[in-house]
Amino acid sequence: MEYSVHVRMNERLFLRDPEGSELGRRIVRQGILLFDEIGFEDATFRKLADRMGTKEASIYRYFENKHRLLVYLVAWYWQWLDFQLVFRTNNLADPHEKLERLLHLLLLTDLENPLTDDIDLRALHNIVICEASKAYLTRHVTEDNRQQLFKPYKDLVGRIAGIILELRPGYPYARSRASSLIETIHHQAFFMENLPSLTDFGQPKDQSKLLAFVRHLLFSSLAMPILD
Amino acid sequence: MEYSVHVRMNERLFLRDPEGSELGRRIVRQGILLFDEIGFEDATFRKLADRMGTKEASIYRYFENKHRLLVYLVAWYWQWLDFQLVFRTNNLADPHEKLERLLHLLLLTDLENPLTDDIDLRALHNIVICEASKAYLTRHVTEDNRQQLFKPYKDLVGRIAGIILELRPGYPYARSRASSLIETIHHQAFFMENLPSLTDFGQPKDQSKLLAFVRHLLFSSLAMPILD
DNA sequence: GCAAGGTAGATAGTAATACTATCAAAATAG
DNA sequence: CTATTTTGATAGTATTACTATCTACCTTGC
Repeated sequence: MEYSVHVRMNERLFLRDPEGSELGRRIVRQGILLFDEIGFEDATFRKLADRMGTKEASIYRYFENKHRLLVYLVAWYWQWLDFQLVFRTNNLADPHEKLERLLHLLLLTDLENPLTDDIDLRALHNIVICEASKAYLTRHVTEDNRQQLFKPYKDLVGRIAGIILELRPGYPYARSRASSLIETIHHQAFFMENLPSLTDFGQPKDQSKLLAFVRHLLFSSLAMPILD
Repeated sequence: MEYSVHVRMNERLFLRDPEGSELGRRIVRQGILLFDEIGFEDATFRKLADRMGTKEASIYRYFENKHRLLVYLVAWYWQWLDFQLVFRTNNLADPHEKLERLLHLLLLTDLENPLTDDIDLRALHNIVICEASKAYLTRHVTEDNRQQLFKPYKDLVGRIAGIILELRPGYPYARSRASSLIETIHHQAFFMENLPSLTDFGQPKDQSKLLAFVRHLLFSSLAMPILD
C-alpha cells in the first residue's frame, strides 16, 4: 500500500501552484538538482529552463524569483521533516527516544526511499545544509516572515521544543535549544565536508562522530540544572 | 598611551593592501557602513564608490570583488576578536573565567571604544551576524580555504578549543564545540532580532537571557561525562 | 465539432550588475 | 624635478533578472 502524503504549501510561496501541473512539478524537481549541482548563487532561471527544455518566462509564471524558489524548497523540506518526525515518534512514550529519532532524521542517516514524490531528498538535504540560511539572511526577512514563509520551520522548532519540554518540564530555552540544535547539525555537517579543521570529524568523514557530538551536546544541556 | 595594534592580513585577501593608503582605508571603513546599512546582497561597488566620492574602478584595484571584500572584513573581525581574547584572558588562570570573558566578547556586550582604528565595531559585528556565513557558503569554499582565507576563523576556533581543553582535558569535541558556540551565538542573536519565535528571547529583546542560554549550553556540555 | 479560456513556447527588450580597458591627471618618491 | 605609482574619468561588454507580447496549443463544456 502506498501513501501519498501531499504537502499543502503556503500560497504566498509561489505565483502558481507548482504541484498543480507537470511543468510546475518539473521546475521543483529539476530546481533541486540544479541548486545541488551548481549552487544557489550560480543558478539562474535561464539555466534551469535550458536544462528542462522550457523557457525562462515559463518559470517566472510559477515563482517570482530564484530566492522564492529556494524558500519554497526549504519550506517543503521542513514540512516533510515535521511529518516524518510525527510519524516516526508516533507511538513512542519516551521523549529521550523521540529526540534520538530526531537526530537521525536531521542527519538523514536511515533514509529508506531517497525519492519521495520524485523529489531527490539527498539533494534537497544538501541544499538545506548549504543554502537554507540564505532563505532568511536577507534584508526582507521581516516582510517574508510577515507572509508566513518561515512557518514550516517555526512549526518544526515548536514541535521539537514540545518534546524537549516533555523530557525536561520547565526548561526555559526550549525553542532556542531546538533551533540551535538544527543549525548546529547543519553547520557541523557543512564544516566536516568543507572546513574540517573547524570540527573534530576529520577525514574519514565520520557521520557517527558528528551524531555522538550533537547527542552529547543536546542531552547534557537538558540534564544539567539551571543555576542563576 | 595609545596602542595601535596593527592587524596584518593575509595578502590573498586583497589585490592591493587597503591599509596601505587613505583610499584603501576608506574602502574598508565605508564598506562596513554600507554592508551594515543596506546588506551584502544589495551593496555594489558602484554604490560604495558613489558614497565615497570615488570610482568603481578604483575599488576594483583593491578587491577582486564584493565577496572578497566581505571575506576581508570578516577575517579582520576574527583577528580582532582573537587578539581581544588573548588580551583579556592574559593573566587569568581559571579556564572557566576565560570562557566567561569569551561569551561577553562574542556578544560584544562591554565594548569600551566602539571605534577601533576608525572601524565601527558595532556595524562590523552586525555584518558578522548577518553576512559572515556567506563568506564560506559558496561553491568556491575549497579554493578559498586553500588560499587560507579562513585562517583567522580557524585560529580563533583553535584558541577557544585550547581553553576548552584546559577546562576539560580529554574532551573529544573541542573544535566542534568552539565553532558551534560561535555560530550558535550569532544565529540566536539574529533570530532574536528577526525571527524571535525561534528563540526564547522575545520582546523585549533580552541580550542577557541569550547570554544565560549559551552559558548554560556551553558549561553543561563541558561538565557532563561522555558515555559511549 | 467548435468556441472560450487558460497554459506554454518563442522572441524581444530593459535596467542593473559585475566587471575590464584605457588614458590622462595628480600625487609621491627618489 | 623627473620617474613611477595611484587615482579619476569615461567607455564598453557580458550576464543577470526580470517584463511584455504574441502565437500555438490544449482542454472542457456544450
